Amino acid sequence: MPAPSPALPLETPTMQVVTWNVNSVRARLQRILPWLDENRPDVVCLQETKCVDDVFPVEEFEALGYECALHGQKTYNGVAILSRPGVEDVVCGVPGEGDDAQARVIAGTVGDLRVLNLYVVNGKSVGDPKYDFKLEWMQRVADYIASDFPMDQKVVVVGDFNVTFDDRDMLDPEAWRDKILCSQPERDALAAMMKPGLTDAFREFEQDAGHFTWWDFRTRGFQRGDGLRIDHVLLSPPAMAACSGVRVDVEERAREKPSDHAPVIAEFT
DNA sequence: ATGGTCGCGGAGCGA
Repeated sequence: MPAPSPALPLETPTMQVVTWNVNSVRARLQRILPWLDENRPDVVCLQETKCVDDVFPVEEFEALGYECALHGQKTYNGVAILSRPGVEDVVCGVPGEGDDAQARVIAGTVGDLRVLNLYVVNGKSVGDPKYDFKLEWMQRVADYIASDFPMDQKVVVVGDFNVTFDDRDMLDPEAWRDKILCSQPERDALAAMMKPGLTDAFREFEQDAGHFTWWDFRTRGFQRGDGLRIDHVLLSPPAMAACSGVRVDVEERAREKPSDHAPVIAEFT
């Protein structure tokens, strides 16, 4: 009897979860579709889709095998979860908020992952009324996470948090000291969201400074290597245990007509 | 302290 051919290493089934602030899903469609075709992630959390659900390009994503859970809004905001094979138990917004609330939150279950996709308020500048709204908004989401996302399950909270963790998340810490996206109250609000037991997954794998997810168009930040790490993957203990890596696709940000944010990819075993 | 560039929508706002 011939020797059996050497066994190929068993492909460990993996699952990729992406968070990407696309800065208009319709303006970015010819960037997003090829990227999905190439990277084939299982779950894609989009922020700043900037359109109502009726005009979201659902057919284009379905053609790639994705099911779309949408929470859109005209002109500003808008979030979505694209998933293969599908997403269940979708919850739009923060339960209890008014119908006039900005569309910044959507949750859904894919496989054994409970996913919460956030587009956190920007806040404009420290002391601006929008800044106070940002801190209040983050506290409401912190309460939502504490009450509705059991940390003994695989909870994945992703999105554009519009908050850095520390000096490593920027090129020039002194330029950003106590500024918007970097102030201590914002970081305290981020910590409050994580308090039930979420971990900044990126930092479990990479401790060095200089890894960014957003670069300002206005100052041509990308060309100068000047960005911030404000898009995050926050994981409960069981999700963290299953996570094998987190990376930022900086190459996508370097292409033609990019979003100002790069996709962040988390891989799970 | 301000501006710079995008996207939306068709002027100025938000980021």
